[in-house]
Amino acid sequence: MTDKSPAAGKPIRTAITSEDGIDFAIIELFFFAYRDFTSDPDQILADYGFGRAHHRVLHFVNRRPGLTVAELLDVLKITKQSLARVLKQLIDTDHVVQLQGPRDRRQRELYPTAKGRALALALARPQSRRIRAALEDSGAAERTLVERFLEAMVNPELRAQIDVGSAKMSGKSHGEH
Amino acid sequence: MTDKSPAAGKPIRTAITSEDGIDFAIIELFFFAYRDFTSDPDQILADYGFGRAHHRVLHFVNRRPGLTVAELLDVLKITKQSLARVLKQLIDTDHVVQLQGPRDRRQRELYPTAKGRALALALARPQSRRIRAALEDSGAAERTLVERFLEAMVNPELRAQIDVGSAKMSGKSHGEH
DNA sequence: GAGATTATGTCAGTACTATTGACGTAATTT
DNA sequence: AAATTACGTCAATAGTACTGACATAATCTC
Repeated sequence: MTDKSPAAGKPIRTAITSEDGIDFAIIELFFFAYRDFTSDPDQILADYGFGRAHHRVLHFVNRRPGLTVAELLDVLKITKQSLARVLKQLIDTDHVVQLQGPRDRRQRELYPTAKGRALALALARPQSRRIRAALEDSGAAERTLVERFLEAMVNPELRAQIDVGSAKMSGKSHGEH
Repeated sequence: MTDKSPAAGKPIRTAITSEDGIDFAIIELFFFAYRDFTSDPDQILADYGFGRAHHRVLHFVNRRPGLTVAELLDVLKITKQSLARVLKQLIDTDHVVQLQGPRDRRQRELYPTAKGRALALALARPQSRRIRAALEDSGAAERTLVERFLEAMVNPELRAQIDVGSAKMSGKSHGEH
């Protein structure tokens, strides 16, 4: 078991380096940072029997109250079937409510309840604390730089989803009624 | 179905804001950035019938040739059982080989083969390209700042895992220490 | 050398998140 | 009337993860 199989390749004993122009340092840091970034809310979610999927839904329903199921699918980049169970659980536990769309009654607009808003905040709190701590070491200018870097990491054609920056989710309000 | 259940809470129609001191902007950017960051290699992995777990194993075996199974488990923060299938597949497909540990013959040192090295590079290439593009917009100083920010996002007690790699990595990035 | 510990491997069962495909219903559009 | 859209649901499957239990071989300890 330990030894190589008949036609196995020879072991390479030297570590991969940046020689090929690959930025392994940041690739790896990104992995570690995200791993720990998500571990905070994971702890809380476990108490509710929820997972990361619930968190994402809850987050966006709070960020964009009134978004439709289709819009949510588009933001999360998952399928309807994947969303179904998660959304149903959030509705059953009274974290999210559905309202019939005003102009198109086929649509279901999703809104957080007070309970859902509170949970979203509780989940975001440790993440925000971690971010603040990470930014604190450096100057205030870094905040803007980090924001810009992260935004530049997103596929250009998908940046529209991020109404970010102003923290005012104005772009999505369905005009006047 | 559309209407609220008997005792359902009222919908909150206002978007959650940073009023509570929560940094939703970066929280959300981090989610989007990581989603797209991992989507590049996912495409390639699909051709091999591999998933993200294979990528992570392959990455660290290439970064730290000769690490043991236990060390790998510690870095990935997963269980032995989760690693088993993934590692076996990588060995069966001749991307990774195991060698008996020289000082402790119970240990299995993991090394990439030429094939495994090539795949690791192929997977890292689009990610590195994305990072370079994201950094290019700004000054050269940003690279260090982004590195520092991401490192600060990692749990302090786990930062030792990173330094191993980045020490070998950077020709000049960690000037001050 | 006997016994405990360690490193690894494996089996069984389960959970969560995700997928594709198919079908149904109600509402809107053409 | 027919097609399309928005949503819901069912069935089947996959990938990744978990806990717990058990086996084996090697090393360490007494």
